[in-house]
Amino acid sequence: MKTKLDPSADLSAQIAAAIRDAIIDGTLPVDERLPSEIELCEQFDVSRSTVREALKRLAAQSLIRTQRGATGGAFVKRLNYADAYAQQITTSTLLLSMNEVDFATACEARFMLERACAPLSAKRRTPDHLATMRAEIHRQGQSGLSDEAFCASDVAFHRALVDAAHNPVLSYQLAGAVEAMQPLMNMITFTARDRDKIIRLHTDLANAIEQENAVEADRVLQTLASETNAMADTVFTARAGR
Amino acid sequence: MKTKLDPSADLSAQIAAAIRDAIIDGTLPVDERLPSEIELCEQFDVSRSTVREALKRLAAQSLIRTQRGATGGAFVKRLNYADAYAQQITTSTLLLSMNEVDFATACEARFMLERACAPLSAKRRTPDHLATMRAEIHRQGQSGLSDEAFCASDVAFHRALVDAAHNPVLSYQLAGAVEAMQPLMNMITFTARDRDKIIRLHTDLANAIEQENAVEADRVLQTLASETNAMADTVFTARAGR
DNA sequence: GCAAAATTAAATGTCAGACTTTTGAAATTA
DNA sequence: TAATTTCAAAAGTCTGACATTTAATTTTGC
Repeated sequence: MKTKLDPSADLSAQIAAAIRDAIIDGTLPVDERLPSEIELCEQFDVSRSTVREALKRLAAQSLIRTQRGATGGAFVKRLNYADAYAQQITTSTLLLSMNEVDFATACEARFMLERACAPLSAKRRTPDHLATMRAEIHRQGQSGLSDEAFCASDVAFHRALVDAAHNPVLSYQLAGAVEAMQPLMNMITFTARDRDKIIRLHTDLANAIEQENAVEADRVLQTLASETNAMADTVFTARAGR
Repeated sequence: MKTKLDPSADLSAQIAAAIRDAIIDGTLPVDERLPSEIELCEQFDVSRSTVREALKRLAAQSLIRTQRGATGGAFVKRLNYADAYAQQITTSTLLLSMNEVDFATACEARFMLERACAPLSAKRRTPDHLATMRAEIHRQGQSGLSDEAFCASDVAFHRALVDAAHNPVLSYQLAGAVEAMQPLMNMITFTARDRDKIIRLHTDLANAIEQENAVEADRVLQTLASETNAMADTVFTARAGR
């Protein structure tokens, strides 16, 4: 069965698109073996290089995995959360850094999403998630902590908050929003006073979650959002003034 | 400057990773031209096919674009929202369909995120977004509409709601959540009574947004969430019973 | 007959080289 | 000066070869 391609456009992209569509609509189920490279050459009437370029495109999107050897080939890959996270974070990070998304917009999106998560986290949090949150709060209070380390701990704290909702789809969606903010946050130098304020709010938040108090958690997150914006404002206007 | 690779692992993946890292950390800025394929061959000490496979991987992630001709080459691409949307939707769709995420989990994530958006939409909605929402509601009421078309209109309605928040980062994040639900929604056959109920709730929601009433919008979204779950439950238990 | 070892075959991974097409720039010409 | 032609650089494609990996098959040794 020969499949026709538009010879004037990128062949490997067309082949990749055809296979991708088949995967998305379920024609090619998980773990199904694709035809061998040689068979694909014949099916699309192109050379092996072109087929291979198409397969590499699919591999880059974690849609297939390949095995060498006698029974090897390209197989439809079950997309796992780890791969999906990684892709989301790359995309979100680049979207923010390349498009000059201003800090306020990114910050707003992030905290609105977290506020969506908080009621569920308050209801479903386990001792494990609370322990992680407390541990990160403790780390944030250590003296001599670099700004990068402080931001990284901040991300870990918020991820624990999100994961406490026990909804993997929510966790996946928010991973991008929270992690992608990190490079922007890293541009801020936090004063000791700023850190104290954040740590206090984190403590309030952890307490609210522990007490299953969704209303209080929402209030704290709102405060945290406006405080973060204020700190960023101070830093950025100071820099613009120089 | 020769860059060393691990010869035992996938060469094109390593080259792609090296270039991707340079793009993410800003070493290669937007619109910068990468070395030509031949130059990359020399830099990494591999053949042209291998370099090309690496470049196709990057192209699949919308990290580069290529131009033919005398002044052509591979250029770092500014990631735009459209490309980011498309990737997000593909990833989210596969994540849901391949991992047997149950309807309730996906539904919960989607409506929690929408509820996060609604207060902003109520505050910032323009006549344009309201018109789109009304138009989709009208379409949903037409007789003879297929289930697929009804679902597609549902997606369009909710996207208008999200876009009304005027936060492109939020829109991007939610595009995946809303669109990825569509295949799951398509598994449901809506009765005429179900459709009526949904249309009434959509109307309530549009009214609440028009009146800038965030509290009412949130109430309607909660109702819509539980109604959707109930409908899915009915359908799925009926099927399991057969 | 059975287990270990060698062989084979099928598949992906890599390389080298040729040719095609596109496209901007440079050289030429009217 | 403007239009045309030529040229060169770069990506796109094709062909054929060889390397490597891996599982199945066959052979060998006991």
